[in-house]
Amino acid sequence: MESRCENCIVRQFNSLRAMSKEELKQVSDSKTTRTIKKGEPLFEEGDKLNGVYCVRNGVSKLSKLSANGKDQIVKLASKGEVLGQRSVISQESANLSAVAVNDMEVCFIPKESINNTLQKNPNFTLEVLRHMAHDLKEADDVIVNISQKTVKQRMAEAFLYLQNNFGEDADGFLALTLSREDISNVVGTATESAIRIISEFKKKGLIQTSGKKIGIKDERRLHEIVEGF
Amino acid sequence: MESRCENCIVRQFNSLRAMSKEELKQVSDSKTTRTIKKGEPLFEEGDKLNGVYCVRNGVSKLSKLSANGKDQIVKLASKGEVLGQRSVISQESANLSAVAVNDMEVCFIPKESINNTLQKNPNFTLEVLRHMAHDLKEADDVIVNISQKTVKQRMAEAFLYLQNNFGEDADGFLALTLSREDISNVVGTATESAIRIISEFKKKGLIQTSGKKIGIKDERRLHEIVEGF
DNA sequence: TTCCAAACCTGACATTTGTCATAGTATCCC
DNA sequence: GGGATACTATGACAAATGTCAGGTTTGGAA
Repeated sequence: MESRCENCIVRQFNSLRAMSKEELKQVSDSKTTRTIKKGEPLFEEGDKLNGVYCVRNGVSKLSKLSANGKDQIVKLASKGEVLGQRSVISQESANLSAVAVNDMEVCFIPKESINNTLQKNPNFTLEVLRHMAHDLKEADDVIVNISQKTVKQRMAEAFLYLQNNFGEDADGFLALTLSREDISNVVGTATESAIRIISEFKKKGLIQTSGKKIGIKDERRLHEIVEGF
Repeated sequence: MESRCENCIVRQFNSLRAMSKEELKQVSDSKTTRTIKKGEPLFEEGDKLNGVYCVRNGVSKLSKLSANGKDQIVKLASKGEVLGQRSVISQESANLSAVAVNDMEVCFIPKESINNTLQKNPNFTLEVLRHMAHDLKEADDVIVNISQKTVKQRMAEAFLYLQNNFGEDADGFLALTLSREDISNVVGTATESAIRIISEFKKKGLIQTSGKKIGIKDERRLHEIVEGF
């Protein structure tokens, strides 16, 4: 696979596209590529990050451990997304853990390259700002959903979200397969509750399952459930 | 009150402090000052914003209406905070409504001044970025709290938050008085539940009330409740 | 002041959700 | 292939929370 940032298609999706040729060259020279196995962490809550991670392949869950020992997944990040930006910008230790949901390939970019460009290239900074503004909006939406919708509504929403953002495989199953526990951590509920609702949706013909895999059968009725019918 | 941004103390708290003298002069020349009465909106969800609002006095609640007709308050903004930034930056209509919790005095700054500076002054952009990174972290924390803590824990946390961020008056009551409904909308619960928990906390000697006003009597035990004891 | 609307409060009850216990099932490693 | 281990599933129950239905108090306008 191409290993120069200048030619990396992934870059099209993130703020790196606002970098100048020279800046990109510098990033490319200082970056390192890593593979992360399913279940392994990119970084953990509290870690000091010395750079950011640009996702080339695979999916990472960004989660935070709560006092009662349960993880809450705040975001699922895939190809093109840059992780750790927030911590590097505010010069704080990581607020979230990033764990690979499946095998990943990522590029590590040292923070110096980022900080340097942030101070010199307003277009880049603005681009990062736009991304962060988008993340913030999404986070606000999650807050409203999680506090105002029932678990059933949020489960339906989660399936539609996975369909929209990660697509389906040839057999009509969601391309991103999460464990029941991960699903419950996205939705913010007990694993047993998540499983029960999966069973219910299946019984009602809204979804199908095959092992861990889940397929959407009746998109319209799932939408109706989200809206509260 | 001083009406030139250059001399406005409020500016110390927000990203405007990274503006150059000339930029600040331009902002000051184009800004307008408005007073907003308690209960009136600064802007509403879906509005196109032609600029941002810099809070000089008073407090605004940023909230979003959910399908079931209840508001979720996502943030309380007071002196020095800039509202509407996110929408102006992403050039989208407002994602949240901003309503005055008490009488407010705000400065409206046209988006042209902001956008102009964003493109020319990397320090300013970086400063805005830092603020947004902070907001994003807070939002992530809210997500975790709201989904992993009980209503009782979140109520206790809300009181401590109000104490920390808005202080107390001479008689030891929280300086920011919210209606029971607003409290329930911050916490994300039914108004009746909020009221019930207020009664309970009062009975247990954790807080005191006088009309709408709430005073913290036993900070330590409130902290313990937040932690789950 | 007096009245009215809005805000506050409480009880009874239904519903939702979490917890615990237990059993079935897949998966991984040797 | 077999056993250990983790994941999935389901029932029974308890706890938390929301809803509805009424009261009481408060604050502001006439």
